[in-house]
Amino acid sequence: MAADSYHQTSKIQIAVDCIIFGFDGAALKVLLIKRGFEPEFGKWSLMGGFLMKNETAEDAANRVLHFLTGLKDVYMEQLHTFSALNRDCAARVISIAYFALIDINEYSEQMQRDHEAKWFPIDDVPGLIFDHNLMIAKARDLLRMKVASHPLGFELLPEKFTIPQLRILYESIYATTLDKRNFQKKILSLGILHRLDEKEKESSKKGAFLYVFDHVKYNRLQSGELKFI
Amino acid sequence: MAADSYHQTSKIQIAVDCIIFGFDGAALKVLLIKRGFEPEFGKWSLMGGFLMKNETAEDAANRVLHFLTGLKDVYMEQLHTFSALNRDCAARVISIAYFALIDINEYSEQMQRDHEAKWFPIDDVPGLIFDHNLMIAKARDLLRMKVASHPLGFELLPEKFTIPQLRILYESIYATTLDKRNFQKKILSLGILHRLDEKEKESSKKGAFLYVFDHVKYNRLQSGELKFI
DNA sequence: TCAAAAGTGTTTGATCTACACCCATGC
DNA sequence: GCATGGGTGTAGATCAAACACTTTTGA
Repeated sequence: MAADSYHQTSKIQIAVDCIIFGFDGAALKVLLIKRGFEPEFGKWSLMGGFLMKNETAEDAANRVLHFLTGLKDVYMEQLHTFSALNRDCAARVISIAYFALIDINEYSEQMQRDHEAKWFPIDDVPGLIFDHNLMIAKARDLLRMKVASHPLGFELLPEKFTIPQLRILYESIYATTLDKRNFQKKILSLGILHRLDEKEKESSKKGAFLYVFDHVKYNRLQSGELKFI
Repeated sequence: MAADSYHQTSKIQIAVDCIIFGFDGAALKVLLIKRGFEPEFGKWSLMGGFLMKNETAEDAANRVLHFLTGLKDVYMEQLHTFSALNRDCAARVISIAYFALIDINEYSEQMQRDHEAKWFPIDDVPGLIFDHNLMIAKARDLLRMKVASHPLGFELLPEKFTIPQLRILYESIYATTLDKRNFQKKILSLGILHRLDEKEKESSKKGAFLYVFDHVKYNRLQSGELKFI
């Protein structure tokens, strides 16, 4: 840092934007809102907000996420900081983008109405304001990279889930199909799932066993890196 | 974003910091400077600077890097944005950190003296100002992740390099040892190196063949992801 | 002639892929 | 009793890991 610039005010504003992913059992989705103020009133947008003087960017992202979803303690990770000169047409604003993974079932209809929010399939996102489409593309890439080796997929599912649900989630994230025998074998061989004595019977007559992610076993591994796919 | 805050001035300053990696043939190193102004005068630090109104963060990072090293067109990538409330003891400053890979031979002695800069082995970095040690740790993790599947290692070597040099580089980055037969087999099987009819004879009597990275062949692969290690 | 680093192949075990049938149940 | 999705095993191919000797040449 050059000493002479230390006390200058940058006059550049700082925002955070949240890419919120959810999974409805069939497709990976992102939560978007219809923007309620100028500029770009009425257009679809990511949820965001300005960084306040007394909060970190993580705090701000959590504040925004909580405001939109009512949820706390959500899995969230910094994605990238976007600083193109004209990315926001109204002012010079840089945006620190975060991506979050939530269980779509915990996001209420009420919240959806309150904020004019809507879930869009990741492959069918409309044209968004500013560089928000770019943010989503980047978030999807990072999500793909992370779920291949970290236990994040579970964040998008209910606490109890079935192996077929998990497989369809991975298929949605990677836009591919996976062999169900090989998938089940590999996932179970990681030794981080615990099978319950309950079955989920919504999607089939036979019913599929429910599993929970076993944090204790996962932490014992301490390699941090696994191969989910 | 909340409409009412759109026109407020954040009064938070924005800086960039550069984690500059180099490789001297034996160890992975980072370039640090002795800070020439308050606060924290005389302490070791990463090179940084404030973001100017009319430049992107990438521009600023390149400006800082060019100022310190005289180099342009350097491999550089955004690492993370650090926004802890008291990370800079003098003011509220958030820092967008970048990591850069340079060929250590292109960094002149003269530049080193001009800026009171010094290369430190990655495992022997002194206590730095603010959160700069954290930045370096995070940069090393990202470097490890990236070089496993992307052709970045070459950025740290001269244009012409030998396979043993490349292997020692990977050994330094991962703090491990690699079997030279397996390494050579794997690297050459990627099909992205071109062997020259020259040998490098500094480090052995027999001499080792020089190779260059073949961008054309690499781009033809278009998978983007390889397995270097 | 010897010291120092370069170069090279094979065997073994592990992992990945492809693939098809029976099971349990609600209708 | 039949349609629907759940659950399971094996064989072949590919990939990763371990491992030791010969070559070159400057000193």
